[in-house]
Amino acid sequence: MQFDGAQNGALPLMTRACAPQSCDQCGVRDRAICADLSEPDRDALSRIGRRVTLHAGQTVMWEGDDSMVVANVIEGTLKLATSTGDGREQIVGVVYASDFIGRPFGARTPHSVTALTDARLCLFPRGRFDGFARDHGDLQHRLLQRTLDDLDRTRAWMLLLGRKTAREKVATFLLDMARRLQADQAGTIELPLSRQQIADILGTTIETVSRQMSDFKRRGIIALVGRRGVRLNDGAALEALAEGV
Amino acid sequence: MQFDGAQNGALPLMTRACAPQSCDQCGVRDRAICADLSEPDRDALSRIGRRVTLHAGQTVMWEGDDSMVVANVIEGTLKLATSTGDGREQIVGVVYASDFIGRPFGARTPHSVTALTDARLCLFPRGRFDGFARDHGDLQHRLLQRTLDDLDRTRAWMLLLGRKTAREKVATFLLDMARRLQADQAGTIELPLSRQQIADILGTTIETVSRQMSDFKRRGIIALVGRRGVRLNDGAALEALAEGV
DNA sequence: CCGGCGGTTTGGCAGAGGTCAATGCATGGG
DNA sequence: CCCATGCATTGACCTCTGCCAAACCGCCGG
Repeated sequence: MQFDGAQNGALPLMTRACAPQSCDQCGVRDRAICADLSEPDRDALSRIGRRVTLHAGQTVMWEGDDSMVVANVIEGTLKLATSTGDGREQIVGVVYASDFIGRPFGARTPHSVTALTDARLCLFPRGRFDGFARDHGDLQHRLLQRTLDDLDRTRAWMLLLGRKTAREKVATFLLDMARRLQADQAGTIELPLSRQQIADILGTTIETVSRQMSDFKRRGIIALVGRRGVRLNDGAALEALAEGV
Repeated sequence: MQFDGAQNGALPLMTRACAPQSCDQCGVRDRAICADLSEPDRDALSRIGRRVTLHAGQTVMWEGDDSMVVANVIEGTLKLATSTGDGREQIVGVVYASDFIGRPFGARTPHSVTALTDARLCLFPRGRFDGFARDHGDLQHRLLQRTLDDLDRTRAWMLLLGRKTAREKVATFLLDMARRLQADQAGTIELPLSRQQIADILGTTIETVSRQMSDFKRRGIIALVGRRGVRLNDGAALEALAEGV
């Protein structure tokens, strides 16, 4: 229901395929995997891909689908998720601007990819991207680096899912978001996730997330502003809670 | 305590550095990442590394250590694990013959690596391995493939950790092991893991694992033979339980 | 062959957290 | 500007599973 946009999710590929823009004014050109390609190589890669805009809630790829496309995230936040047969969902990753999404060199997309905010992608047909990557060792190296980092992060998250208490989970989550997101002048961060999605990341329920946050608020460790705003008043206390006091 | 061997674990590098053997009789030569190197390239890589034997319980790398070595697993089974500050452990991966371990292209080892059975490794100093990999696109490609597969598997496991019940976890685990391990003529598999380690994989406790297995046994779905043997009598029933009935 | 050790199983119990349900309250559309 | 919708919060309850403790029993060494 919060993913109504997914109804017509098959369409994002056509949503808005802009005329191939040059990479010159691309906001992630020096952080994405294409960052250290030579000028002509980057142009070549650019011609393979196209820019696409997504609205919050739209799904770009579904779990188990043939892997048809891969992409760089130019702007926005997206979630990677898998589900059990009976609909329980686990978010297995959250990606931000300059991250890479999709499954290169493989037949199947192992998880769905859904926009949490409006987003812009630089989308490549997988086959052509694979071919390009094979011919460009530096691109492949960059991709390897990124995949190794993802794997490290994912494994660290397994410790949270398997061994941490609800309190530790929520505290860890808040610290993680604070690290990634830029706080405004009042020190408030705007979570790109609903309570349900936070629960889906932490392997718990919406009520438990809410209760823990209310508890932190009661203790003065955080302040909740509006539905998605959070201000961390006492980072050290949160760190302590994240480690199990 | 089950990892007594880890006490002198700093030594495995010296444990038994055999004279550089040729790769000719290597049992994993056509499955490891070096599989599709040319003859001279493989020889060159071989000269960088050395064969090392490990005893069950010995730890090769510790979480947070400088990443000094990487290795191919020639024989045996090892676990990758992380822990919280207060000692709760989560196993984040189990590796088998032909798998690759260690953290190339990165300064820190993100998790410990410990032998579950006696094992043999083909060990490389990380710096020299990194250099070699950079110069050999096919090796790097193979490593990328493997890392992408690992990431897919790891993310699938997150669903288990975050969203599955104890029953589903144990059933899933047994099916997973049955898929990987070769059953003997009686249809029995020998788990390379203690109950504690199984619990550390599933994010639960030894008692819960034991109770679930006893329950499966009572229902005739599996048979327990000795301490680590399991025979799957009714795979379909297990599949059903793994999916939440 | 026997005894002891260490892993495993089983039991009892308590509590963290899931489930169901009702209320509260941002937020956006009219 | 105000109301309606849907997310978030809070409460009550109950169950799953963690924790503590005791009994059990493979397996190895003597």
